[in-house]
Amino acid sequence: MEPTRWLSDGEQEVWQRMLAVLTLLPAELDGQLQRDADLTHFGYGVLALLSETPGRSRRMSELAALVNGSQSRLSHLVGRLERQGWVRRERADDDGRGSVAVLTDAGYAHLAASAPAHVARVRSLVFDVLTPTQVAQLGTITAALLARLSPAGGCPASTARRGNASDGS
Amino acid sequence: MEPTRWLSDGEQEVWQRMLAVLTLLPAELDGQLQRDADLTHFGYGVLALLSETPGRSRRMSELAALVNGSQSRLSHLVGRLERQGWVRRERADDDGRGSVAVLTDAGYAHLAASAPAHVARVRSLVFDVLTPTQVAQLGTITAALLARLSPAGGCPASTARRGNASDGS
DNA sequence: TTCGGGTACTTGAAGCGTCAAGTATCGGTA
DNA sequence: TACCGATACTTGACGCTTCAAGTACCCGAA
Repeated sequence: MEPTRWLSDGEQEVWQRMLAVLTLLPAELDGQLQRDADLTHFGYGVLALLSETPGRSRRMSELAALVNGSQSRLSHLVGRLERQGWVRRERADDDGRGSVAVLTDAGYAHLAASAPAHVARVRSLVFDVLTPTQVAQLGTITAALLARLSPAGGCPASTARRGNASDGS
Repeated sequence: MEPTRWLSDGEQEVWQRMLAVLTLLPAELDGQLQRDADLTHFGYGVLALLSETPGRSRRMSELAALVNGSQSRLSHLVGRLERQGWVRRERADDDGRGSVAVLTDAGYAHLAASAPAHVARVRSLVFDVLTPTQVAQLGTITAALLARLSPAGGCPASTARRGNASDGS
């Protein structure tokens, strides 16, 4: 057993702030979306991802991986989204076990209606308070963290991350 | 209504990675603590904070503010911690409405036993993958984000952030 | 002294996430 | 063809968080 390498005072300080951001930022995003769009941030992410995909549909397992959620979590969520009429489930034709989530027109409309306020919030909470240099640094830092967090490439969305309902496409 | 200022491609990319970190890092921390210490990361934070305080006790409302949680959340949590024998509640003597959470010896022992593995995890997930320069940049960036997120000073813990059970004191 | 509005905390119900099973299908093998 | 271990997803129970009330106490004013 190695002797524990505790955090230095400087590291402690940075870590405390990082923890606060990790707590407050998602809470803010969730709160805004909940109030304005009756949607979790996770739910928003799923709708957004579907909206970017040709056919506006995805296999459940792909979807789960792309938004970093468990299959179970996604299944429950899609169940709720389905009840709200924003998503519909279809059986995969190439694989009888699979399900495909399809974004309905109502779902697309709801997403389109919610996106501006959400993007405005993200801008005001994050990009407006950072200089372009800091944004670039944040990009490098998050890339390094992700490389450790999701060993599978560090870019879980490499398959399809281009444009999204939040970028006006 | 202003026309929506969508995110640029570069901002999108950084934001996607930031979201992934916001999802995966807390999940990792929670998972590790759950397995090794039967504790939420939030619960760990509360025990750690109590352990740093002279008297190992804090008013509920102070505690809630310091860990960025709601009073209700804290009340439920302390209830559970109490049932596990790690914390005890006392009535505040200066204010009949108030409660004070006190870390028990068992609670302190449990925290001390869990800290090394937790710190090791934080180190391996965060500080080991960043250069000292990046850590400094992260410090500046999180400070800027916090200034916007918690208007009340950006340093909610300014009252008492010195040393903690994770720094070996 | 006794209101009355605020503060500090607790409580119960409802929503979301995780975990552990369960069901259905696929694909390789005998 | 009939099996058998994987895979894809779903489901139910349980735990934690939030939200909305509820309780108890404080304090200033009438």
